[in-house]
Amino acid sequence: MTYQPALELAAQFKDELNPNQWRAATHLDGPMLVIAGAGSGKTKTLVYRVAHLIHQGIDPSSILLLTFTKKSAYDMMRRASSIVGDRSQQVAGGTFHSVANMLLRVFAPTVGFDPGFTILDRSDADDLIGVIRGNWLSRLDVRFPKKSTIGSLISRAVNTGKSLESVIAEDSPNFLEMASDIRQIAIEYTERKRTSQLMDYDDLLLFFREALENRLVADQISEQYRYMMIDEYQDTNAIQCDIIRMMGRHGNVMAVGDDAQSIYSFRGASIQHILDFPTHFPNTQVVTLDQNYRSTQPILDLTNAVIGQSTHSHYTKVLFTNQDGGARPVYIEAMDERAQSQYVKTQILAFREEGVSLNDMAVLIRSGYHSNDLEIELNASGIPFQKFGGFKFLETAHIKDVVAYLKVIQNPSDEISWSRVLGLLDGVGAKTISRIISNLDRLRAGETIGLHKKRCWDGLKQLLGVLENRDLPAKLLDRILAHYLPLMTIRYDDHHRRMGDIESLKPIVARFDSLPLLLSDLSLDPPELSQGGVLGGGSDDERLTISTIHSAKGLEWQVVFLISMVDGYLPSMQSLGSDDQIEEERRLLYVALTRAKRYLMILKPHMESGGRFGSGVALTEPCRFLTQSNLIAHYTNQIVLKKESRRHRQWVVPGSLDSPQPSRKKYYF
DNA sequence: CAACTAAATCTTTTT
DNA sequence: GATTTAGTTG
Repeated sequence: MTYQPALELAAQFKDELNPNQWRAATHLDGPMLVIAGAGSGKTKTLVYRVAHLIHQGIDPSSILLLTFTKKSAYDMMRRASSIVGDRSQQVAGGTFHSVANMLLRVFAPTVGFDPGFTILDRSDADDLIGVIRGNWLSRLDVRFPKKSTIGSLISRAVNTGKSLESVIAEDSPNFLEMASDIRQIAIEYTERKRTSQLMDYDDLLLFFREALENRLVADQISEQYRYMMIDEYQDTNAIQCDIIRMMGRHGNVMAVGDDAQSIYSFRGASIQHILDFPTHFPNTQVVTLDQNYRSTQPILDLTNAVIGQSTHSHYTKVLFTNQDGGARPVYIEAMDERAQSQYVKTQILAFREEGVSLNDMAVLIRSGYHSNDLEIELNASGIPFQKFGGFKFLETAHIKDVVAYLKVIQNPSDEISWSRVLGLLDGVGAKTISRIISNLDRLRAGETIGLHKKRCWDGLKQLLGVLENRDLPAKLLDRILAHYLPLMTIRYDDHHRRMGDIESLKPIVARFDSLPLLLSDLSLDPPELSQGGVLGGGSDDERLTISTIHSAKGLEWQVVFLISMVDGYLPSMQSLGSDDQIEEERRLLYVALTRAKRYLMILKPHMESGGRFGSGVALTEPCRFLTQSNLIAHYTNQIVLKKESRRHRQWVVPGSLDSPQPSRKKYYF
């Protein structure tokens, strides 16, 4: 990549950016807040700013880019390097968690941790809580919240800065009488993490903030990162906000966000932080980006109307576009989930025949399981898809098993991984596990601690041999698999399918030559589990995307299907408690709708009482944010699917595709 | 003490 | 449907 002369580059900037984008991209020193509506070229602006800073002679390694996902950090860096060359590779970037991790690997001793600490993902954390909870439960005979519930209560308390008691009161008042027991579990959880050198996701932020309270640490870090940019600022929580303020005392902080897209309050995020930014950083300049480059006007009309009804929007902006024409969004009522899936499948095939790649289509859902029915349908029709959100590759039992061996090698005091690994041996249960863990040193020294005549003895000796070694991750994995694969074959009936996952883990592990790096990368940026049938014949990399709305944030597709838009799914049942939560669900709908570039289809199935909800409540009403002020009638074309139309396969095709469709029998079986 | 079976309960979103 | 608890067997 060749560098362009400064003048030429500036001219190119001015050509490709609108005046407000230009103002933000060429901003140099001092705090700036960019309020960027959906699809307003926010990423492009950030990329150009990076390029501009580097061009002004700023050392790339003094630029820190905090983004919401690692993927978007890479994305921006890649785009910046096409403008300004390889120097942009030196820009530091990542999520709050990954940056905290990176710096804690250096500064952990400041907060009393070993730099080789292990990161607990959510289910590891729950396992640890489960152990502690088990100890408590024997002394209790009341119904007690399960480990994952306790885990989220603790996490919520940490992230919102509220007391555990008040979180319980808001979240699950039915457990209020057990509050002091839960508190005791939380305290023990914190202690156990420290003695075992474990940090959960929250700890990464918490201890990073604590480290920054040390003047010497803060000085070095803010001196290193002279220019900071934070994307998705509306989703920062109080801890992250503190971190920004401590790291950014030089004031060269640019925050980018959209209060209308704040959807992470369950993680302690509050739009108050973006509203307070000008207070935290005096003399902040505010720039608003409100020209939309993504969607057609009919789609924007609907999204503007949806967010316009929000009572909580502060930086009000009505998005507009210069693009003409476009199809209105389509609202489809289906008899049931089955009919919904059928319709989506048929439409996908129709679009594909029109030349739209599966890569340009997405199905968005509020919760992971909302696509269960559709996934079955897609599998049956051989339409390949990739699902984001829901459970992850790393969370499947067999992958967690393998990673646990690696974690034990990295951090021998990680008791959770020890118990996972030991529990895999035949004849080893809870009692034996705790006996082994408390006598590890003696065992390693060659003592038998009275276990030599148990049936697990041989396996245990073999295990210890495997874990002795320090080697390249790839070699370690080979050794581990030699020990683990026989155990896996016995344990899981479907070990053939699981074997495939193990195989796909190998190349990932081979990319790393350092075990600590491998492990923190796996926890902070877990590879997504892709699934779905393979389209017959020359299968390219073409895949439909199914994604939760949360995971779809920041992305866009030509065609978007928003399914299961019944009141109770969105807004979700659990959110109906408070006005604030309901407003967040409205913003969630807004985020979903603004992902669509050209075609937007909203589906509402009729959910009969046969649904998963125990009380037998039928969910029949459309999403309340769409019925309010009759938005459906005003901004969409409506289709009601009748049984007959399904039988005869006479589909009504929206937009430019409304010519009669030929039957597509070849795809049905 | 480990492993299995049966009944009971609650079901969002993510780093 | 998964997770959890109690009760049973080997």
